[in-house]
Amino acid sequence: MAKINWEDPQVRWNYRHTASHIMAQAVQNLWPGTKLAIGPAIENGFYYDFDTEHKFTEEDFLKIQKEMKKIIQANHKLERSEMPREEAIKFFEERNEPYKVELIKDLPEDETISLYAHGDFIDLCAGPHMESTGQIKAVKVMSVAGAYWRGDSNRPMLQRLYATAFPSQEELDEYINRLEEAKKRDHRKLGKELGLFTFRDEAPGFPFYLPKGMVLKNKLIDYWREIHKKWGYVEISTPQIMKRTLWETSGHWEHYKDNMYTTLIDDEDFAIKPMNCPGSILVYELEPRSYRELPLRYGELGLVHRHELSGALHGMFRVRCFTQDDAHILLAKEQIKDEVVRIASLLDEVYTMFELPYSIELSTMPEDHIGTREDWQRAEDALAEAITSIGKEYKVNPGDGAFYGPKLDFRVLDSLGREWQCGTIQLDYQLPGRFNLEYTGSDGQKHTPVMIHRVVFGSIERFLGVLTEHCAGKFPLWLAPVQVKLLTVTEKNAEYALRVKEELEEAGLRVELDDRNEKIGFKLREARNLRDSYICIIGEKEAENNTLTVRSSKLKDEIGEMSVSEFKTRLLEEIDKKINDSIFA
RNA sequence: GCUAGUGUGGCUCAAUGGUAGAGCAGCGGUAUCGUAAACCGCAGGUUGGGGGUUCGAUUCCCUUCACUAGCUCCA
Repeated sequence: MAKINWEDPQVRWNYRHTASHIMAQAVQNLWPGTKLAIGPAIENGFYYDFDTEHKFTEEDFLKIQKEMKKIIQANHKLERSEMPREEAIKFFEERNEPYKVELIKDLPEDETISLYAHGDFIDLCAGPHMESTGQIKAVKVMSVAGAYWRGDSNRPMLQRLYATAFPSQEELDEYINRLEEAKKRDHRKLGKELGLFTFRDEAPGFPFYLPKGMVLKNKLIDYWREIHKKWGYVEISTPQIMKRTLWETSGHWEHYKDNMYTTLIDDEDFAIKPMNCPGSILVYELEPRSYRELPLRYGELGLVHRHELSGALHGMFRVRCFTQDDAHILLAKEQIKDEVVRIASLLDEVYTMFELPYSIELSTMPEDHIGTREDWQRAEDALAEAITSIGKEYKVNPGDGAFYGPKLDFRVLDSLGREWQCGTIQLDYQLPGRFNLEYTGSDGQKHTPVMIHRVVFGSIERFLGVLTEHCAGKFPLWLAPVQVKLLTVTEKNAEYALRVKEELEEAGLRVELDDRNEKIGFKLREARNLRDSYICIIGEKEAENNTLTVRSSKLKDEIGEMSVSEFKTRLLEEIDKKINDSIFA
């Protein structure tokens, strides 16, 4: 038996796919009559969807693992076979596997129907697989959750068992360990521990920013303003609540009503804005526009409210009210390509600065769309070209665009490897038309502009959540709520410490002084747990030499003793350059 | 919203069908101390809310709220 090459993604995929077949068999052995749905390999593991009366609990996991071990030890060969379509349907009907029958019926007529068998287990499967079940070494059932058959919320909900498999117990243990470590940087946990943001039962899905979180938010916004000025945007702010009639014109009332909070003012229907676009449009509409003004870039830090389903809420990643770092750009069709390149460059500049790895997805024309195929094609090409021009790659999501235009999504990972959409660039051919927007071209004729909706952070909330996990609470100095924490060794040093604090604060640094009557080890531990950027020890020696003994939460070792003025200069440089690591590294 | 699970003082956790216990944090003292938790004492909870079963519920049941994982949907 050839040694497996675990580094090869295809091998990992086959390995876990085979493990998923083994799990399916184990479950059917333990709970006969269980119907099988699908069981693919996924990032870091695999799952299988089951339909059974039995409700899986965590106690079942060990039982299933034991049963899987038996199948592994039997070292069955995996054997591929093919079946004509009708025969395959009959075969699975006889075995009482309605989900498999449905899958086969949905396969194209000319598709080869293949099955994989090991021992007395057989499953509809395109493969490929490992050679034998004995090659699977370490398996672990991780969790159980509901999942709709074929991802359709109108269809029955099945039970999905998530599991993983590794070539050795050590690698499995290491993976479990990594998960534990990742959980420690969960932004919900850190948000509370570091005093950044939190939630209360009284307001599900509506975040509270605590004083330190407010520093983060404000600094992020300062940066946003700076960079948008540089890229030619103007900033506006539009009302929180506007008349229902406006939302009817924009189409939101029809398409988005269930997510909108509404209110009554003087017996008239109003809605709290779930999106900022209509506000921008009303600003554009204020006066006749000329081609000379285009592209007109309206930036808006818009606070929006959306009624998200309760089960969808997820810390700062998914909330019911959030600030979008929005912009609506009105421009002529001919300008689309250049403008999209510009936006993609802006996005890349920001993500690169934060060292956030991201992936890009291009969502194309859905079946239900408005506008001509030619317009769509041109728009999709413009988006694709923009990405290529900044040297990035993208994945296509066919038919996944909004009904009014195609879009590019910028996706970032959280600490557990879940993807969250942050930035997005959406082309919109519809809204300007609905509002009869126009501009006068160089030809003296009236034209309808195109609108681009785009966000860079996505939302301040989601971005801060992602950032918190990305840097495990050790924020870049320019964002850090506490840039310097001063710790006195004894009460005798308090006076000097206070002078240092004032000097650093005068330079604009965010400084906290801990002169409590506690041991230095105690105060240091606390400061480190709070991820305060630079922690300075102040004792006799320092007071005498007019120095500080410096450590950084980003570096393991002590940085050493230095003069207050040098420390100050270095920190100001680190802030100015917006670097992510310590300047002393 | 759906499926499953969880809910005990600010935090982390314990306990039991007989009306809750610890550590940390807090407060009051003592120690003035050099790099990840000094010591002593005090105070703090109608066990998420409501209802039911029971002589008795935090424990069992129902319901509701919130959270967690996933599905669906999305910034």
